[in-house]
Amino acid sequence: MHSKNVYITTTLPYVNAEPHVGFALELVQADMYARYRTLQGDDVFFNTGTDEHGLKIYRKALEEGKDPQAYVDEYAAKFRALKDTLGLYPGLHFIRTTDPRHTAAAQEIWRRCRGSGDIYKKKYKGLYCVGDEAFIKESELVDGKCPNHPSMEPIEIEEENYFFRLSAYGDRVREYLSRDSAVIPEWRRAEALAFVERGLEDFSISRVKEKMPWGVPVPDDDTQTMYVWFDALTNYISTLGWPFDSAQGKPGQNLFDTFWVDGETLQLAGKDQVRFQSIMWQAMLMSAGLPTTKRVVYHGFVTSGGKKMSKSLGNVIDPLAIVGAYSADALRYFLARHIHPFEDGDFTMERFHEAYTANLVNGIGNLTARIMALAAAHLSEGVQPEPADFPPEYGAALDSFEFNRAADYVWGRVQALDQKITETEPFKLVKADVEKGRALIAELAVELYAIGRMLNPLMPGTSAKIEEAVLSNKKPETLFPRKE
RNA sequence: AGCGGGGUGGAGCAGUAGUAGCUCGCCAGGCUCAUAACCUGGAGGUCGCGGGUGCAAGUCCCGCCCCCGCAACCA
Repeated sequence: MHSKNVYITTTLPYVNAEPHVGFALELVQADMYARYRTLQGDDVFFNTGTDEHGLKIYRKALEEGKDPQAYVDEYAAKFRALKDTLGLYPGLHFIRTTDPRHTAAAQEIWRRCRGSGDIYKKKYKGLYCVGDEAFIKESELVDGKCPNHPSMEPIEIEEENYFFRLSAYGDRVREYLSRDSAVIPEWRRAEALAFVERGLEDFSISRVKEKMPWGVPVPDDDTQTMYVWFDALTNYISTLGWPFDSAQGKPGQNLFDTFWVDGETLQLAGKDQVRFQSIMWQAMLMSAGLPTTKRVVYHGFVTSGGKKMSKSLGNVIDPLAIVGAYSADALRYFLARHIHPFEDGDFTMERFHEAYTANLVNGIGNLTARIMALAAAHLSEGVQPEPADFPPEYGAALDSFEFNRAADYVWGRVQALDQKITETEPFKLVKADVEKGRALIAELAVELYAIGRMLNPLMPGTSAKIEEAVLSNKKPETLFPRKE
């Protein structure tokens, strides 16, 4: 097996709210895949970070009487903490859109798009709501007023902004979207193509600095700030040190060439991101003369009680609270197996608790305890399992991002092993015939080890505990304590 | 209106055309190594409704019914 370079990134969450379980899903999916590829011997660059510019953040910071930079620093720290909270890949890279190397990269991609003739200045006339300090579309009006500020009269305003010539990229984007695996799952490809067929319109990529100072300055025009989308999308390559030679890579290694140009590139995003990730960002890359993303995987949304989570409904699931009350691996398990990888999935505490008890406490937790109790009592030393490849069925599920199927496979093995213990009765055999009993128990330990290894991408903490228990021949602390 | 998703045993879900499966609950039995756990068997389904294509349809095609999301916080 020859190793490949694999680039994986999530989208960057906008830092105007606490970490959301939906983002936890995206991070965990990306992390499982990153760990899987690492185990396969591939070289993985795994990126996430925070999107920190824009009017919403600027206004919110001012409302709270904070300096915008201090405000985003606070949030960035919270999101960075997810690395430990969720048990993420140790080599995870974290980019902030306020990092100097990022803002420099955003300016450079701007220059390149401009060099290709795809950026131009245009007067934009529209209805503007002073309350929101934003343009509103005709279709958004309620009784001719802004839905957020019904007491204010929208005013017609003219503003000059820069635009990106997306309209010139229809054919090339269509060709891109037709490539194998450009959009995963397959059925979202049609959705992306439908956007293109409807006709791509140029989009505004800057704001007047006076009104929106919290952003990346537009090169060679100090009256304008980049619109947050244009800036944020660049993070996927600024994190690699583009366009500068990487200071963070191995000596002599250019991370951008290694992972973006020569690597397998993979982005994860929510289902509402198709236009941004598979169309706008790809067109920006084309304009800048850079390779497009090989695959973009879109997950569904996490609902709660069948409804979209909202503070007013009070059905918001806080990933930090779950991890605190249960564990990171318990959350990862639920997200992997009980939330569909591509479609909307429902997350309620009842479902979560049920799955925790049935499959973690009574399942893998109990299985580990029963085998390791036997092993510790009857074997003189830990077994040393031969390294083995993942079963094809398991690998195939992960290759296609079907984490639920991968987990189903592992739990099928858990059940089969419980069954085997009942049928072969090692606890009796070891009394009747010590040698045969020991051989059987060793066999069970080897199988437990194989399960532990398969859990590595999904539940790294649990995986390590099981492997350690088998190798050292010790019954571990209770893996999943019973709750309630 | 339009767009997207969904309707599978009591509940929640998976299902990539070829004997309808998983978790929970229920009933009966087994085991005692293990976290009052584990194993076996059983009851319980006209896979929303009606057509169509196929040797074969939960799965593909057409029509219809019902539910959810598409203002904001929010992925």
